[in-house]
Amino acid sequence: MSFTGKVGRPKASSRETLAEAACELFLERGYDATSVADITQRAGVSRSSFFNYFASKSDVLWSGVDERIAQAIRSLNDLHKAATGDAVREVLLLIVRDFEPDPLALALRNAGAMGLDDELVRDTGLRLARLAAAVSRAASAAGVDVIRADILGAAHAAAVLSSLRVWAEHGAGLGTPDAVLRDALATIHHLPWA
Amino acid sequence: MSFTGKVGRPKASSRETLAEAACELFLERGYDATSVADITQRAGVSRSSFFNYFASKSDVLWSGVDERIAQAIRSLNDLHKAATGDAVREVLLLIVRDFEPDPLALALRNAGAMGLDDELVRDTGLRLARLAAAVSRAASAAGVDVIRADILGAAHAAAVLSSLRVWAEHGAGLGTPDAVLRDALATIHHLPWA
DNA sequence: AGGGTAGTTGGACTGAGGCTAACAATACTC
DNA sequence: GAGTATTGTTAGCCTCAGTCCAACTACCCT
Repeated sequence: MSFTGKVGRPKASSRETLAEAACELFLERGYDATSVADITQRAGVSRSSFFNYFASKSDVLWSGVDERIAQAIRSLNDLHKAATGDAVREVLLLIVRDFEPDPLALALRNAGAMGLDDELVRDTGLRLARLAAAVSRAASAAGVDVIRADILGAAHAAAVLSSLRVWAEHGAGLGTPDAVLRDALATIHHLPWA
Repeated sequence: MSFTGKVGRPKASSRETLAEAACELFLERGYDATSVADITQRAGVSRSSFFNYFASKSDVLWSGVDERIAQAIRSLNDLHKAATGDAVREVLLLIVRDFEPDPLALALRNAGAMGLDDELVRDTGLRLARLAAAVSRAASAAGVDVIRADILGAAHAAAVLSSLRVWAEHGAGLGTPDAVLRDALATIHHLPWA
């Protein structure tokens, strides 16, 4: 029987080591000019190992946010019919709570230096679409017409992503990200939903 | 002096030939299982030629829509300050006018058979983000607060993309795409903008 | 006939990402 | 202490998208 709970070879290098190496290089040379091989070389691991930790190169920047979004989507799917707009908004607020030291924040702040502008539009779009689809499903389940549900979904998703971006760009001068988001959601509070 | 207006070697293969070959293969084997080499082989051209006609593999599906979106973004950027929501909505309506026989419509209708679901979320997200950014800029220029402008942008962009999707899925049973979009835009007509 | 122009092509190259079989480091069992 | 199960690491292979370029070819014009 096992008692320690730990079996097998221990990890030799952490996700964080790789993420740090990656962020350094992105800042030094830019995102495109940095290959996965470069990252693993600086981190002192083999290229193969990179994909044990991250699903893709861009995952270095987005994995934190993606986890939160995935959790939110699960919560949204579990929402019962007749879910209110408020219930949805509560779920969304959890995405940005305690966001602080995330690689994505760094990327959003230094998008120019990293040569990330195009990349960020692309990647933000993907998350926007995912989140929008989930909110839209919730709205549909609550009886909202399909297209209206899509619009509702996009508006809510945009509030989330936009809050993160604006907050990251302005440093902590705006307060916490969830305060920013709360403010943003107030704008669409009166949309036909509910 | 030239009189015919045509100089140099004439095109041997049309964009359409390639697009048709691509769509056939996407339907037969799925999008991922179809390589660019497969497409050019069926079309009877070299692989190099593909990239003379399309910027990327997914461009086969999206180039039509992308042109319309690019035009719309140009129009939005040219909008004077104090642009009204109505002016923006007029520009957006042009994106979907006379949409009819587009490879994207085929893709949206047969997303399942093409194994495109993930791909489409990703690609739709990109267009959503692009269009949203442009609308958001217009709103910002008109004095709307940044985050609200983002939400406004996303809502309008979602209306466009969603209309296309819903229209493509339902065949012509819904009328023209711009009728669908007009209806969708009515939902957000009263958003704070304007 | 010869030259300018534009379309076509093969081929070499990079970089992401997938896959796998060998190998290494630990904890557990006897 | 020797063996074993488990998990982490790695080299090495592959495919495919996308870029680049130098040769080549078909056409029009003078």
